[in-house]
Amino acid sequence: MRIAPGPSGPLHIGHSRVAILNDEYVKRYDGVLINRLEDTNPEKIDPDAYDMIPEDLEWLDVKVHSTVRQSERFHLYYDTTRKLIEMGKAFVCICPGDSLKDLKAEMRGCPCRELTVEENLERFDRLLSNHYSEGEAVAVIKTDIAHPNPALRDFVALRIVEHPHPRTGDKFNVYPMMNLSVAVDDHLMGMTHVIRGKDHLNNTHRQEYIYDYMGWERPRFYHYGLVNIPDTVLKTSLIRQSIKEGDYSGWDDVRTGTLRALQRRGITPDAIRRYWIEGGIKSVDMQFSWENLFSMNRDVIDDASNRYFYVPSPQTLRFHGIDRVESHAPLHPDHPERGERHIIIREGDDVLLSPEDMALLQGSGMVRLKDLCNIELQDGAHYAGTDLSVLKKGVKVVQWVDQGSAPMEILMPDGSISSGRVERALMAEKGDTVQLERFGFVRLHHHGDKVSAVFAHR
RNA sequence: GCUCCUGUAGUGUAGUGGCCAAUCAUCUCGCCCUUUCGAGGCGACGACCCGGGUUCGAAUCCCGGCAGGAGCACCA
Repeated sequence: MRIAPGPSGPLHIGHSRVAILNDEYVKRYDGVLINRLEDTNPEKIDPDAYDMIPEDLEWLDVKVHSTVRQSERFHLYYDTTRKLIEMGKAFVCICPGDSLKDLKAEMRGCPCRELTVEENLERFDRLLSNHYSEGEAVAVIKTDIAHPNPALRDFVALRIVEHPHPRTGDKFNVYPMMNLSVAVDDHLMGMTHVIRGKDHLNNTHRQEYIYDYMGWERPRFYHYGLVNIPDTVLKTSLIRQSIKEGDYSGWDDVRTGTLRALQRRGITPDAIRRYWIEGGIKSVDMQFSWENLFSMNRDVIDDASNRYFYVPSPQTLRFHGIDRVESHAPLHPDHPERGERHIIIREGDDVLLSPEDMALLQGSGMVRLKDLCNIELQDGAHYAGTDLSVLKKGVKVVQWVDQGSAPMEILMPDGSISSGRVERALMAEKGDTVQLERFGFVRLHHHGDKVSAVFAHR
């Protein structure tokens, strides 16, 4: 099986579907997966993508057995085209511009279509020897010019592009169209099964003409339904533009749907895999749900994510009413063996609350500082015992930090920053993701002795 | 316009003629547990696009509507 990305940029969540589905079948049936970089349009190649795509696949835990670049296989596409011309199944068209298109709509072939094999072979040789320039000549595969489906009437196989290729420079100027190169490669690489999106349905039919002309055995084709991914910037060209303008920080900007962005946010490959496997390969169009993906991710990371308190936009209260009080909170409520966070608050220390929780305290007069004690609003925070039964009477539990807490900035999915303070203990956290209680799961990023975070989901 | 694909709860899925007054997950809402609005437990809400036909029996097969999507490129 294979995945066949065009190297125009890094992979995004949409690309991950075809990668995971193919990978999953290969793993289940002990097959072979080829990553075939379809770099046959020099105008749409980002040289960096040659490295980014394999990196993205590796992160996704997609096992690629070998990687090939179509730009190294042009001779194969030329050979097959020559054979098709010899069989009278292809021709070289030198009609101007749109006439081929117009004639197709009228179910009529262009004059070149009726040329003899010898004349076409002559033209083909001229095509390959720089006789024509861009737009002057194309090699066309004959199908049925009167096919009821206009999408299947004669299609272009080779065309001239005068644009340097990042890998082959100006060595070639005759480039294959995907239907030619895909059919040739899928056959030569021994594809038994092809899974791809429904948008390729007509391409499959076009490629089947080549299979049948050449007497090749067709692979089994499967076309999954299209997916609509809402509220997400996926288009590579738009992202590139925004990066260039300095609006996005890079390919991993959290406002985009690239795999790099999801990785940065702490969305796991496991969750992405589960999501696409649940969707399956049936050809019904689907609506992508971030909610469902986040739910799966929560399921994956919850157990490993230790708990900490985070207080956004902290407001200070002076604590008094008792000499000292200690808090003992587990790093993870389901895993007491991991240890606990331990803080001592003394008379005169500061405790910090979020504006919302401060309002709660002002409104009700009392809150529970989680894992510490109750406080009343009375010239600051006045110790009010440790009796938990007040919770039954409606006293709310809130997160808090002490004066020894560390400043923290959290990058939110909309690109904004939530700044506040976290427990000092988080600075020693070794895990990748943590749950800031009542705030959400975040991925930690360590730089030196500083820590920042990127919001994943609630 | 032409051609093709597809229609199960808000979302995603199971279901291939009787075990379906339809599965599971998510979302939303209750309750229990919990010093988190997390996790766990219990419960509620909520769907077979419509109309014909075949059949003793249809979500499942057939036909016709309707709806959504894709393609009709010298992009992939």
